[in-house]
Amino acid sequence: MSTYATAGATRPGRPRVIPRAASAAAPRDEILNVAAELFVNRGFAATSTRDIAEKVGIRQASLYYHFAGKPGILAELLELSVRPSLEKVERIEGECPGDIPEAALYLLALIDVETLATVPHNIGKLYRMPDVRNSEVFEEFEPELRELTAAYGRLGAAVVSGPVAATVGVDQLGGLLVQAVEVVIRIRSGGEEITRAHGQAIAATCLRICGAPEESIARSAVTADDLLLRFAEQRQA
Amino acid sequence: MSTYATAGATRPGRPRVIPRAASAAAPRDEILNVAAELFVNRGFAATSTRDIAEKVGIRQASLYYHFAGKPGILAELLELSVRPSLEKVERIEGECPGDIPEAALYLLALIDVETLATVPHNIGKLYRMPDVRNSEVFEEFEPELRELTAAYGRLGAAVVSGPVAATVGVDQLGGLLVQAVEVVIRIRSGGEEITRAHGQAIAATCLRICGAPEESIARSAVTADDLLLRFAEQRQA
DNA sequence: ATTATCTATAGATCTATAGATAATGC
DNA sequence: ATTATCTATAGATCTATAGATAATGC
Repeated sequence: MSTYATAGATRPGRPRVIPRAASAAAPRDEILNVAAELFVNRGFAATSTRDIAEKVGIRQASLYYHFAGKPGILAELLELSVRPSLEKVERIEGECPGDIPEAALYLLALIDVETLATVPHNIGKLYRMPDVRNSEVFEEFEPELRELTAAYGRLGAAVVSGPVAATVGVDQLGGLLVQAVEVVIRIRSGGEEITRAHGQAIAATCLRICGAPEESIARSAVTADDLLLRFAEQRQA
Repeated sequence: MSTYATAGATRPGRPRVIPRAASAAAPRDEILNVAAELFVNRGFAATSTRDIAEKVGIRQASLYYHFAGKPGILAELLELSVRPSLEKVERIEGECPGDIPEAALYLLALIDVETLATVPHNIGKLYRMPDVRNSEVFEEFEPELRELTAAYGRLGAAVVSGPVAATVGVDQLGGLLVQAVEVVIRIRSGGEEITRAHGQAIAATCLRICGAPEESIARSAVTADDLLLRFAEQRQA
């Protein structure tokens, strides 16, 4: 979204009837940003292309130069909200030593909480909305969502203790863990700021759901912190 | 909804173009039932009056004989989803001896879970949907929702232990407890059946949120079960 | 007479396309 | 020439009202 987008400056094209601020982001990003806010706060179906255009400060028809209508915008927003989580889960599964699944799960939860906490306008809410789930573009993302849940399930299954394994199936487990992590979405929409403490509490909850004993949770918290540093370094490199 | 509504039989009025089943509920209830399902599963804004009418088996215009359009239907559904909880919280606050707030809170959670579990089509979801929250009729229900949260806050505050009181304000507490209880909505929409065990787990969670010690939770569970029986008896009388 | 439906339709959106226009950049 | 906007508008909904009609019930 507000990545270092080709900023305001003067650019080709007919000027807007309401002049754009010199500080404005690239038009595409302006639209995505406004649409994200409206979709989340008013609902997808309840937001018209006119609403979006008005708030951006352009004419309704001008949207279609940048996007294939509301569905096109939604598709991009959904992508923005799943992709980062998916990339991280792949890295964690690939690079974490298999002998410490607790720490891997803890780390994943920690990172995912952070992603959901920083994604613009709490767009993690989108795939909970029924009008979004019924939209055509959603179908494309369902596999990605399933893959995310499946990854949580795999990591969780490696942690799970006897009594838990007896009660909760592997399929269910992924869902439970994702749910636990998505509490951040709720907390955010309550207006609360997400802190490191939130992340740790949620990550710990994930381990408890798998039936991990408390000592193991404490250990994983430390290990995950180490791993987190390594991850951050690799990012910069 | 499907209360023992004046059933099918023959009734005055021009016949429907698609004849109604002899077993059908009263027309008002047929409409409420269909609308509840569509609002919850497709979204409020995404459902048109035509969609509702079609599924009921009447013409779009005929809806207006029974309701003041979509907002009118929504108003009634919101009422149906808050009213029962509100009535119960009043009774519990009025009749529970003030010296056992733990049991009272436990009982409230237990009863509320049951209400949310049995309300038709999981309509507890409605007031989480942004298009519903922005509708005009929602404003009327916001006070009722606040009252419900406030009641949870009062009961919770009577339970709360020192360390929790230091961290979480009374205002927040109500919200936290309501959130905890509303997990049933999520569980239901995951397709899972709600059991007594769910209710007990959630009620216990509420006490833990208040910082109640485990012995007190176990005791409250027993006491609440007694109270529950008394409540059920009074209902029948 | 009353009730519950119907048919028909006006008026208000809302989406999406066609074609014009005003900038920049070469 | 390319880009990003504009204006204008057709066609598709969608809501809500007016007035007709086909039952039952007295």
